[in-house]
Amino acid sequence: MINIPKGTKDILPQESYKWQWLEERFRQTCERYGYKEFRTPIFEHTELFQRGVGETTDIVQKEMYTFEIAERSLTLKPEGTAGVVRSFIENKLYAGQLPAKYYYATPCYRYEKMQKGRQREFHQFGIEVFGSQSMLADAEVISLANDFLTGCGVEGFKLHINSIGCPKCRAEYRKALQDFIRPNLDKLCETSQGRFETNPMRILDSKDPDDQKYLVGAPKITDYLCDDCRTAFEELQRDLDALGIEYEVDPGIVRGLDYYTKTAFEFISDKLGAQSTICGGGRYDNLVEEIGGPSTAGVGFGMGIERLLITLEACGVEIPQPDECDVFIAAMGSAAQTKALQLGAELRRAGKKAIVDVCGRGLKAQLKYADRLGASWCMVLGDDELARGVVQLRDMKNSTQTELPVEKAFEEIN
RNA sequence: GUGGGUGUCGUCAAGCGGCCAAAGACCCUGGGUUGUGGCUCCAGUAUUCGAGAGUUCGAAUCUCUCCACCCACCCCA
Repeated sequence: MINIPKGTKDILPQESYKWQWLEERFRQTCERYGYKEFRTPIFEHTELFQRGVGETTDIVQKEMYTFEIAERSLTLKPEGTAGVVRSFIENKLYAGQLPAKYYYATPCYRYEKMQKGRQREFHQFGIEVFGSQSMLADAEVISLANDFLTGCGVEGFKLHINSIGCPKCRAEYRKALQDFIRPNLDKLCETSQGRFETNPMRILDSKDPDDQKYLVGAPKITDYLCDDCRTAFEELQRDLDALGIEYEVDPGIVRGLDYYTKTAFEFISDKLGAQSTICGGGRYDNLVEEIGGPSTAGVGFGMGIERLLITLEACGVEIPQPDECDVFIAAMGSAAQTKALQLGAELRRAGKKAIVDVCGRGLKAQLKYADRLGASWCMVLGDDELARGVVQLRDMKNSTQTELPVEKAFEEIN
């Protein structure tokens, strides 16, 4: 027996309707905001992620699905933004009308240890806005995520926002933070020590309780923002207030991806266990340039579809299951079976979901099957009906049955 | 990479050294008038208890090893 690879999940037919429902809602929400769908390959040159996501990140250092083929190193996308940015540059979309607004749904791959809400292959909805430096864009991106989550029926989620500054103020903050930590550096856990030089801000969200003791009173990024970044952050908060979106300023949000600047935000759900982030995003004003395009501002988010599904379930949201069958055609005898095939095709041409027995089972079994399918009507025909050009039309809800000529039966069903 | 938990039919689950060629429920399949569902009745469906080794007269039940899955750390969606 060959099993599914660890960290992946089949989306079975009995649950795929939930995915379709979410995808449809997400598409609708995005299109109402004027966003267009972007589709990029599932793999890219490894270098794109090294540059885009950042060499110091865990993702690049140990989680990528990288493979060599024809002497090129390729990597399955670990997140959605880099590919869109690459294509945006490659197709010179920056030369078109700005801001450019895109959305996507994509699988992502990260070699991680499995956990609730964490898989090696997972799926993200995401959006990106290119070409706006204004916080209005950030507010819109957050608002879109908020609308979508609320519209799906998600409850009890929280929005955390932070500003991690631009390279200018971040450098200053970084220095202040290192100065603060340095006296106790040897007391911190190994990973935190390792991050001291590469990414000291990540030390702040260390889960090690001992570490946290030494981090009390650590300088906050928000106190080190330059004028530009500070007013921007205030502006964002005003916009969110105006939109009636509740949020909490959380200086702890750092984001694991290197490319973020200024705004960083997370939508947190308390229903997910340890993996509480359902949606994470922010601004990345230097990413496009970093990857080789003209300096272009960007904001966006990524949202975990599996996590969203878990949350929805926990919120008791019932995703409507589409009807499987309008009419079931039960037939006995080979002549009637052939006729059933024809009737089925005709009904489908008229837009009905018509299902015909394809097992040649007994009548009882066919009706049982029809019942399970939730058919509202059942057409029964055997040699007798065939000879007379009629059909037994059974109303499955009321258990009533009448004999009608075929055309009359069709009218009745409509 | 590091902890903790679990592993009996398709699913949920009883059993915790002999009466277990493994209860029960659900699902599934077939049947109860040669042609009628949802209710009901009957029948069928694990030579086997994640795998292997050991202890024992005797193991699903005890021991060991391995494997798989889950949860948590880490990280993130």
